[in-house]
Amino acid sequence: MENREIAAQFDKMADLLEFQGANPFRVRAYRNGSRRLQDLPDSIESLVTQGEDLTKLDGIGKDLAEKITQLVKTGTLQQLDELLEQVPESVLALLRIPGLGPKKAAVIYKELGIESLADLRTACQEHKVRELKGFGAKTEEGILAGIDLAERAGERIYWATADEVVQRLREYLSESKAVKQLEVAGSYRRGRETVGDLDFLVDATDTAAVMDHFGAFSDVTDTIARGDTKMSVRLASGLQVDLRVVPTKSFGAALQYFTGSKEHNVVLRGMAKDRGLKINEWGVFRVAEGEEDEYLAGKTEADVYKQMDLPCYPPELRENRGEFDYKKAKDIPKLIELDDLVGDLHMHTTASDGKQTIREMVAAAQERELRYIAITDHSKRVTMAGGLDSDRLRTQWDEVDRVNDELDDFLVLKGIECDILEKGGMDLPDDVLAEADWVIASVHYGQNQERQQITDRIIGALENPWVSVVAHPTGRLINKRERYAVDLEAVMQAAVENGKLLELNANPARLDLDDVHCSRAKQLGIPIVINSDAHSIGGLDVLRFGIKQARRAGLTAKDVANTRDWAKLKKLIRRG
DNA sequence: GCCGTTTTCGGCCCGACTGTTTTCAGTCG
Repeated sequence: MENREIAAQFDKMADLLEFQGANPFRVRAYRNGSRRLQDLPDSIESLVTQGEDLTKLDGIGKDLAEKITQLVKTGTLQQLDELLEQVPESVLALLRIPGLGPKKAAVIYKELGIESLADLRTACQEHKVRELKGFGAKTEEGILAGIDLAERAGERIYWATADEVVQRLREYLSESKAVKQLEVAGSYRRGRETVGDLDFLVDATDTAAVMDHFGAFSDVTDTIARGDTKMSVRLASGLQVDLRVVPTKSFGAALQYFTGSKEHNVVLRGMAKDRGLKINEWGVFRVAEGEEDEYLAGKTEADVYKQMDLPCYPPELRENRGEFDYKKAKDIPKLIELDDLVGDLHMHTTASDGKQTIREMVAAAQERELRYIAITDHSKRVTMAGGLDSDRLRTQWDEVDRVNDELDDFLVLKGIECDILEKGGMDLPDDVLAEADWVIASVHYGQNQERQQITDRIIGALENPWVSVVAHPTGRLINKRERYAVDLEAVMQAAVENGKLLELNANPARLDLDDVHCSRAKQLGIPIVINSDAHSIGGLDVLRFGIKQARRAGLTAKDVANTRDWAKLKKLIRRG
């Protein structure tokens, strides 16, 4: 059983317990446990099999350890089954309605016997909800409006999509003269692969002017809330955007606070408490009985952390995944930046399903100040994309030779994205692969195979003497397609044993490997290659999304292979 | 449910906003 499957069971436990009005800290313990498992690079199942003591994991105590073991061994969780007898799973859909939390949802379920969004809609239309204690006409209207949102699932959007909105809104807000400082906080700032909503933070004195301006943004369809310091709107796309207005002396504290993550902040504020301090969005304060809190810091984020004798962590690391072990600025790894990349080793041309020629891709890469690229069209198995057979591939490589002859200070590598066949083995013969500079092995077919079968296929590719790297090793498409059932730990071990690399595919829908697994690869010393997988000139611009993910994994330039010149990169790979 | 060189019990981050409340509970981030 995969870590994320066990995590999902814990999340469900948390939802159901919360619905029942259980101790909120007990609920949190399950959520923390879920998160711990999702962030864990090792397979929890193998830890159980090896008889490891799971309670050594932070946030996993005796009880959760037993539940994990039970899930691994039996595939089910007795306590969860019992809870589901008391509360039908379908009511959890009610919790997805904005403004409807566990308490109100429980009342609706108990008093009106409602178990689905459809039931709830009817009840609202019949004005039954407003009759309940603690409810009113406004609440009922809000719920009705929220049902549509809940049915649309409220899916998190790609970071890249959020970034487009951020750029436009940032520019728009900057037009207001009342705005002195402007930042975007939240999961966007931490560079998470998906973003649920946007948190804009403004330093201004004339709050009303900023809020009026914000509300007049052309994409705004609804104002959800507006108070003295906080305003929330919904855009036509359904995306919620929050705006906080704070004074200069609180800007850093608010930025720290709203950047999160929640888990990071819980730890930080716990530390403050131990010191008799309090951290909130207004600053760091000394708390004294019977006296007014004394403001200590808050102008910049660095000031806030300095009060705790901590360095100012890069936002990408603020997930409570070990960043607090870095006590000094010099302890923090120097995270990779876009400028560190000097090559891109995965892209397509008109020879298969790309939109541009080799020369056009070269020109575009040069504009982006890269020093080399690999042309890696599909192999013949990918018929729909016009994949190349041996003859066409060799013809393309002749073309690459001619292009290279025309170039100074730029190198085009002879590459191929060669399919790993369903039955195992590579789509092109070894003698052809041996002639390539760079061979990507990829799974495109048979993605639904059983764990053992697909794992064996990928390991087989890593054992091929001419393969350089495995691309998008899990095959997931964020919000669209689950990853293969592949045993990634086994794949990584095979990469180590065979001296191969793994890809971090920078396409915003892929970002594959993800941050947790990139971090694991780093632990194992497997160099990561950040590639665009571009199918057009514009496709080269996705590299920055890969960089975000790499930073979240704590990768430095050294951990990423294509920060090196080709001559040095080549030495990282065992071929032949 | 987790955690602990002050604790094995009693804590567990903190504040804004809304609606239905006459003083606060629920929700959200």
